[in-house]
Amino acid sequence: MKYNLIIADDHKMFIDGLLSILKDAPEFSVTLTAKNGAQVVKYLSINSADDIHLLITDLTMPEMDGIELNRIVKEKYPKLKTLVVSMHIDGGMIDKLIRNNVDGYVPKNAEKEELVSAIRTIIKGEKYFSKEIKQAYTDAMFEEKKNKEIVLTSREKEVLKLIAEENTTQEIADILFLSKHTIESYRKNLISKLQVKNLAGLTKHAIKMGLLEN
Amino acid sequence: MKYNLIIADDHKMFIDGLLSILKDAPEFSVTLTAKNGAQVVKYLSINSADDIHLLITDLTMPEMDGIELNRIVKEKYPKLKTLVVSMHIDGGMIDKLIRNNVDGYVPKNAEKEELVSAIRTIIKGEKYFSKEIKQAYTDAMFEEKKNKEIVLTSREKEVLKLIAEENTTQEIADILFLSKHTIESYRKNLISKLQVKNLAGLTKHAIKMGLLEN
DNA sequence: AAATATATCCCTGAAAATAGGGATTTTATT
DNA sequence: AATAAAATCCCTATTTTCAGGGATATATTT
Repeated sequence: MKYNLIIADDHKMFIDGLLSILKDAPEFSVTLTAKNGAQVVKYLSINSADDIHLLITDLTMPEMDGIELNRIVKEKYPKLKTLVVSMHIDGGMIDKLIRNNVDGYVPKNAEKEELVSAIRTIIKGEKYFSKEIKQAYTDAMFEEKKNKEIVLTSREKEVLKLIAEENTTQEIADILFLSKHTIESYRKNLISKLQVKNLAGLTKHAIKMGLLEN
Repeated sequence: MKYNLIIADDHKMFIDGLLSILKDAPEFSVTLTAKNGAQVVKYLSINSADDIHLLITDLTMPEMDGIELNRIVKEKYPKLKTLVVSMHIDGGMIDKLIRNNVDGYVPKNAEKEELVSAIRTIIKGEKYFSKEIKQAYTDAMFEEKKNKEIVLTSREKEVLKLIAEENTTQEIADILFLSKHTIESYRKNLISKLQVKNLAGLTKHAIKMGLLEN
């Protein structure tokens, strides 16, 4: 019995590496290598997804990243197993992946034996998460409880963005056609919600939340 | 004639990939694989560097990164060739590497043929830079001219860091045992040097310059 | 229907930041 | 020794931010 794999990673060299690692495990055959999620989705929409046993994907890719790819794949083809292999270990991302029913997650600095073992485990129908991943996940969950959950409304985010873009309260009021008192209130709320002391803290949060272009 | 290589990369899987790519090129033999620059430096200090023909290194590694590794290696063993293989293409980094006489730079998403060809070229004594790298480098040089060269003194950086850490002028004065007028002057100078409008702009620069922990 | 969240607006007073002028002393650099 | 750069300090006036109190209307959720 041969198992068919798809590999998605924008780093050719990594794919090459993976291919040669898999050469030593003859029960696996790589059906497709793709450099972003979109290519995989396209392939699966044309060909039969039932023939594929496992999708191995990176997280950071252009066009469509691993989070999105996993979400789409698991929605359209729930039986297809997915394994994330990434160098970025981020609790929040792990959480998103798990919510979307990912089957495994191995960091790129894992030994090749671990990778092959992860693939076998997942194809058997079990989940596989490296201990670094488990650690990062529980750490992140702890952090989250500690930081409660700071959720900003879309209006708040809009104002925060403009604040971080060096506009004064009056300027923001003019941009959004609101009273400057309103912006003052937002400012105040943001400072207390985000638990910062001043504009510098707000700016840092805006960056961390990816509100700014640059 | 066998050529001896050292590979430094903190991602095991990448090293594995590289090793299998190099299996097809029998004139190369990998003497050492290391997961950070410090291990390479240690090896070279104990063993004869003359036996090694090329060091292939990643840029982002714990303990000692590729920039620093290249600098040290080129200083101590000028004859030893160095090739950077990284997924981050950053004009500033390329500049630093070139200033320290790096012999080549190939992005991780290059084809394996290009990598092997780069290695051969460098061992012959020539330099090899991928076209993406050349592009990024010239782009960065253009940017630099456009952005003049904003150089901050160490004191300015120190103050900027404290500003971005949400301290008020008076608080910074107390921390550094300076008059608040002094800090006011620094603030003013920083705003004009960095061409920003307020604290938000200063904070963003502090982050971009890597002045903050977080 | 009631409770909660969101978005909007208002006021005061104090603290801090910004813009505009300066100046002096110490430390490199030529 | 002269010049330049860096680090320090001072002053005034204006603008902006921050902290502290509010209020009201409209959605949304329970």
